[in-house]
Amino acid sequence: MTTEEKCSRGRPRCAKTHHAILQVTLALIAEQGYADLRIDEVAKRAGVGKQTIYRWWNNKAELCIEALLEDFHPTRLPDNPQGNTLRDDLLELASAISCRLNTPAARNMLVGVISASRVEDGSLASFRLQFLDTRREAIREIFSRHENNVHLRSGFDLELAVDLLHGPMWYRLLMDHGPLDEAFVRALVEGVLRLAVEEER
Amino acid sequence: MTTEEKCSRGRPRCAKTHHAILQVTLALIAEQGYADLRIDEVAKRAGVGKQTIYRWWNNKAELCIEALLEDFHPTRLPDNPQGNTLRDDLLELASAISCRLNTPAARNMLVGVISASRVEDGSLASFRLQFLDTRREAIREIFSRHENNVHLRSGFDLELAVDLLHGPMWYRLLMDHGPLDEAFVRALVEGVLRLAVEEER
Amino acid sequence: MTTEEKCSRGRPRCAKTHHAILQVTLALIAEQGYADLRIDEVAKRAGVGKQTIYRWWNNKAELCIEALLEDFHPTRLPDNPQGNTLRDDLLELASAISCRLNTPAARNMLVGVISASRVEDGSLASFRLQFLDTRREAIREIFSRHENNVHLRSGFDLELAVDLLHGPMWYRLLMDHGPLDEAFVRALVEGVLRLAVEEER
Amino acid sequence: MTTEEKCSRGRPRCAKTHHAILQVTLALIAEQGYADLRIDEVAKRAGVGKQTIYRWWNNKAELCIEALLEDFHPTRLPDNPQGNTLRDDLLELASAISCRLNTPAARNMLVGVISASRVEDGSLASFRLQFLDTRREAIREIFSRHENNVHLRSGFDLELAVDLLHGPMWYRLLMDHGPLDEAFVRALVEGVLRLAVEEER
DNA sequence: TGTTAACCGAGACGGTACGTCGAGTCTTGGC
DNA sequence: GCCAAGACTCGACGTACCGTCTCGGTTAACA
Repeated sequence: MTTEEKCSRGRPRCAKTHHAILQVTLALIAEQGYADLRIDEVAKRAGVGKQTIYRWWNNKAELCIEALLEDFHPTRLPDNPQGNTLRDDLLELASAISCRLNTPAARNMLVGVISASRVEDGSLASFRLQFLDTRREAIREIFSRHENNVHLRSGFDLELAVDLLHGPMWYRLLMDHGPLDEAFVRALVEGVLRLAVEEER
Repeated sequence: MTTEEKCSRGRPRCAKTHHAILQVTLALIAEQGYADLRIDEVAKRAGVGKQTIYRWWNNKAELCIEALLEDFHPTRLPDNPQGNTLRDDLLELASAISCRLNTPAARNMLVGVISASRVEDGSLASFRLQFLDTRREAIREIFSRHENNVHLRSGFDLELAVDLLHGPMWYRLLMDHGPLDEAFVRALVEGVLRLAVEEER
Repeated sequence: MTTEEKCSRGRPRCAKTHHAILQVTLALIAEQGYADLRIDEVAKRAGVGKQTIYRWWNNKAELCIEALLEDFHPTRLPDNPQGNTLRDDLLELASAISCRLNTPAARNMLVGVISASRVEDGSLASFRLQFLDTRREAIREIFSRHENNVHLRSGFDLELAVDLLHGPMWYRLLMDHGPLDEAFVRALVEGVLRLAVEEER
Repeated sequence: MTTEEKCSRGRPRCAKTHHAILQVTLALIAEQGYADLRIDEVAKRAGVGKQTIYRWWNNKAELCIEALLEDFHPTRLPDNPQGNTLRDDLLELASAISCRLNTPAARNMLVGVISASRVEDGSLASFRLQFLDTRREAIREIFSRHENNVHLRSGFDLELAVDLLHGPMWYRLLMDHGPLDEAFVRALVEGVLRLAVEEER
C-alpha cells in the first residue's frame, strides 16, 4: 500500500471494498493456508474484480501481509497489562500472544507470508518492522514500569527478551511438535526473568 | 523414497543421477528460495528428464524435503561435543547450529519447506521428526553426560530446552531483525542453563 | 445518435467536443486499425472523459460507424460527374471512389467496422444502407442522365452495376494482391458498360 | 505454423489434437463469429489445454487463418470443370464458389479473419497467397483449356478476371444487400466473358 | 552374443492459476 | 446538468509451471 497522496480527482477509492478484500483474504488463509490461496477466490468472495485487488497490492504476498497486519494490529491486542509484578505482566502478555498464535489460521498465515517473501524483499520488511516494533514496545513498557522494583542484569538487551519470548512460541507453532499451553508459556517467562534480572525476589 | 527391491532385470538406476538431482535442488533453493524453485530448472541443471525426477519423488515438496534432510543429515553435523562442563558443550552445540543456519540458503530452505506443507500433511511430518529428533537427541546426550555434575531443576523437560535453544535462533532467522552472532548464542545458552539447573556452579 | 431536445436545465452539451471525438476516432482507426482502437485512447486524445463518449454512443462499434459515416458522407464525395458520355461519367465516379479507398486508413476503417458487426446486427445495417444508398444513387443518376444516348440491356439491374463496380475494388483492397490503379478502374468501367448496354458505340 | 524441422527427440506432436483444434475453431467461428470466438472455448471443446493451442499458433488470427485454409483447401474444392465451352466452365466454377461462400459461417469466417489482420501482417499474406493462388489457378486452367476456341482480348489479364468474379461475390457477402443466387452468378460470368473475349460466339 | 526390459532425455500434453488488459459503468468534485 | 478523472465489475487474454504421457535411444543383466 502506497501513501495516498493522489489529488482527489476522480472516483475515490471505495473503503468498504478495501476492507472486505482484507477480511476475505484473512478468512481464506485461515481456511486453506497461504499456498492454496487463490486471488480469483478472494475477488469472488469479496464481490470484487480481480483488477481492484491488483490495483492496490502488487502480488499475493503484499496482500496477505497487509491482511495480517490488520489482524495483528496493536489496536486489536490486549491493553498493556497492569499487574503488580514484572512476572505477572510478562505472563499476561505472553499468554495473550500465545492465544493469538495458537490457531491453525494464525499458523497458516504467519508461516505462509514469512516464507513467501525473501529476506531482501521490502514487502516483508514493513511487516517485520510493524509486527516486531509493536511487541518490542509492549515488552519495553512492561520492563520500564517495573524498573524500580527489579534490578536488571547488566548487558541484557530488549531484543533478546523479544526473541526469548516469541522465538520458542513460533518454533512450536511451526514445527508443531509440542503444545503451546499455559505451562509452556510460564516456563518461557521464567526463562526470560532469570536472564533479565539479577535477583528478582 | 522407498527402497524397493525390484527384480533386477533391465538397466539399473543411475545413482549418480539421483544424487545430482538432490544437489541441484539444494543449490536452487539456496539461490532463489523454495517458492521460486522450478522442476524444469532442476531437470535442466541436472541434465536429466523431468520424468526421472518424478519417478522417485511424487512432487516438489517431497523432493525438497529429501534434499533438505540430506543437507542437514546427522552425519554432517559436528560430532557430539566433549567439553568439560555442561555450559561448554551447550555452547559448542548451539554455535554449530547457528553457523549451520546463518546463511540465506538455510533460511530459504527451512522456511520454504515448512510453509509448503500444511500441519496435517504427512510429508512434513517425517522431516520434522527426523530434524527435531536429531537435535533433541544431541541435547539429551549432553545433559546426560553431565548429569552427575549438575542438579537439574525438577519439572524441567528436554523439549522445552530444545525450543529455548532453537526457537530464538529460528525467530531471528525468519524475522531477520537482529544478528545471529556469538553473543546471541551465548545468551541463549545462559538462559537455558538458568532454566534447567538448580545451581550449576 | 438521436437528437433529443432535452429540457435546457444545466450546462448544454459541447458540440465541439462531439466533433473532436469523431475526428480522433477516425485518426486512430486509420493509424492502427479498428481492432486496436482503445476507447481510453480516444478519450485521452480528445481531452475528454470516457463517460462523455458513452453518453452519446452505446459502444465502440456505434462510435466507429458514425465516425466512418461522417468521413464518407455524401457531402464529402465529389459532385456528380457531368461528362458527355456514360463512359466518362462512370470513369470519373469510379476514379473518385478508388482514390477514396486507396489508403491504408480507409482499408482499416471499412474492414474493421464491417467485421465488427454481425450480419444480424442493426448497427451495421444503418451504415450499409447509407453507404450503399449513396453510391447506388450516384450510379443511378449517371445512368438516367444518359438513358437517351445508350440502349440499356434488358434485365440489367442497378444493384448488379454497383456490385460490379465496387466489388472488385473492395476485393483488391481487402486481399491486397494487386494495385488499385487507373488501369484497373478503367477495366472495371469497361466491364460494367459491356454488361449494361446493348451496343454503346 | 512453422515448418516442422525439429529433431525428433521428445514426444511427437499429436496429430489428432491438432486437427480437432482446427475443426472446433471452424465450428465456433461459424456459430458465433470471429469476434466472439474464445480461445478458452476452443480449448475446452477440443478437450485440449490452452497452452497446446498457443504452442502452435501465435494468436487467434493465425489459428483462424489456418482453420480457414484447411476448410477452403484445394482438395476440398470441386474438381476442375470439364464442360464444352468456356462459359459453361466458368459458370460451374463460379457456382461452386458462391455455394461455398453463401453461408453465415463462411461470411463470419472470411470477414473476421481478413479484418483481424493488418495489411502488413504476414499471417494474412499466406492466407491470401494460398487462397488466391488456388482460385487464380483454377481460372487460368479453364481459360487455357479453351484458348483455341475463343479469342482473348488483348491486354486482358487473369488477375482482373479473378477480381471480377470474386469481388462482387465478396461484396454482396460482406454488405449483405442482395442475394448471392444463380442469377447473380450468371451475370458475373457474363461480365467476365464480355471483358475477356473479343467475340466468343 | 543377442534379448529384453527398465532406464533415460526430450518435449508435447491437460490442467490450473497467474497477472494484465480493455469495455463499459459508476461516483466523485468542479464548473 | 455537463464534464474530466479515475475506481469499479466483468471476462478474455496469453504465460507459466505442475505433474503425466509418449517418443526414440541407451544400457546392463539375463539367456
